Amino acid sequence: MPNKSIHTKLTKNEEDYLKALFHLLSEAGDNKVGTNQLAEYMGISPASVSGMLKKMKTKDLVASERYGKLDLTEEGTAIAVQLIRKHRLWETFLYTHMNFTWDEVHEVAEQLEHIKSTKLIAELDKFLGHPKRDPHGAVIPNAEGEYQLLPKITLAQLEAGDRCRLVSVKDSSVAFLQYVSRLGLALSSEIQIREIEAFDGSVTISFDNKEINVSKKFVDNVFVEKI
Amino acid sequence: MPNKSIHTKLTKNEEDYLKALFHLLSEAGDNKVGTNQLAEYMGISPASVSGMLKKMKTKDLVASERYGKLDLTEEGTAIAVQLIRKHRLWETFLYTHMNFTWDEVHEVAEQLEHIKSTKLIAELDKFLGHPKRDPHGAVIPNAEGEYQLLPKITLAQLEAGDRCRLVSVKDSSVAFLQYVSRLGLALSSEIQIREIEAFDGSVTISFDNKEINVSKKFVDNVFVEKI
DNA sequence: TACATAAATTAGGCATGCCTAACAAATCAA
DNA sequence: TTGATTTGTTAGGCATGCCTAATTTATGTA
Repeated sequence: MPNKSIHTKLTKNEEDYLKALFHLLSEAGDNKVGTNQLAEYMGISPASVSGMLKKMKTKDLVASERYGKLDLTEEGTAIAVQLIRKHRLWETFLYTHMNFTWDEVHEVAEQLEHIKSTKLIAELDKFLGHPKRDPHGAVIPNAEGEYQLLPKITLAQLEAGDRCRLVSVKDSSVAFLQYVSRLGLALSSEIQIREIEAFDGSVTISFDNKEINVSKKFVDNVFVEKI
Repeated sequence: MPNKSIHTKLTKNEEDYLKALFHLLSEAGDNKVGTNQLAEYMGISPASVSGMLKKMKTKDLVASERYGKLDLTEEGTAIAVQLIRKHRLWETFLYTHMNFTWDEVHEVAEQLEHIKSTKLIAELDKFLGHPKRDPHGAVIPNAEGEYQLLPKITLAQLEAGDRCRLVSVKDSSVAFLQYVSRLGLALSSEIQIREIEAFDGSVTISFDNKEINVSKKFVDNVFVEKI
């Protein structure tokens, strides 16, 4: 008999570690993800991370050798993906049925994702019509943990004259999301690149008959698909 | 300026104490509610309760003198009522939109009630159409913490020949709720008292053209209104 | 190669909230 | 009124998960 899933036995904190580590690993590619990095991302001290990871290794959620690069086990990855599924389904619910705005959903979804009920998530998914994307455009993994990787093209990678559609954002901080909203941009917005400033990488874009200039940092954080 | 609400600063455990104490105080009337009783109800040791209550007294949530009867402060009561509101709104949501059954809602609502978001509760309430009763027939307090006390008449207080409607249940344990469902009873079921057995207090009731005999313990746990 | 720096771990503490065991206060009954 | 029983509190421990400080290992550079 295969291992009975231990999904329901994890603490909120253990779940947060899995999510954080999964996120860093996704972004890092083949680069090393280390204790300090994880600590910084979670806003806690490296020593705390060391201690917690030690415990999680004995639970077979995290894999790494002493002083080596961090990694998730298959089990750890699977749980992390389910947490992301839950998070994004809740975000969708808050956005589509609870009148939450783009930038409000994250904080509450962060709490809701820790609710333990397989049935609830299955029903929520059904209720929402099995959505494929959350309000930020991020792909929602299915119940089996399968999900499609987005081609990661940012606004920064386009050239003057290119046209594209906004599909998601890299940074989900409230400050960034509110800025995006204030500009008048939303998911599926059609954008055209007008001009790229060689000096500082800032870009002039146009959409909805407006034309504005945005920073290098901004265009690095917006994922698009060319049209 | 009145005290800024500390609702959002409480831990899950503190909230559970408030709920438990509120529940016992409601049932006790003027009788003393003590440490042992609270401990038993929460399934923990009296010593743990002593320790926790000590802390909660300093936070002005609980009032009582050393070795005296327990009570909630106004603040503590207000928070407890809001927790009950949240619990019952979530139960309603699970029942009406997530296909949960009568006996499944409690456990998950127990988790959901600890989610911190004033906006979410306001929106949920609106989404559900400002329901007055939860799936067990219990009254849902409004956002101001006001709620109507049910006249507490149980099946046991009726006499042979009386007719009534089921409005709620006292005990929300899964075992009891499943038993009620299995009998074919639900909220608003019309029941007539056929016969009361003097020997053991068991009662023969009829509803939906069925006639069954139920125990004293059963009729003590079912709230009804006469019709 | 050897030292300086950066990264990771261990050691020792603290807060929360649980436990058992020991003790103190209150209550009931003879 | 005093002794026995019940109820409540304190004392001392444990697990979780955080912290800072000290130490160990790894790495990069002269």
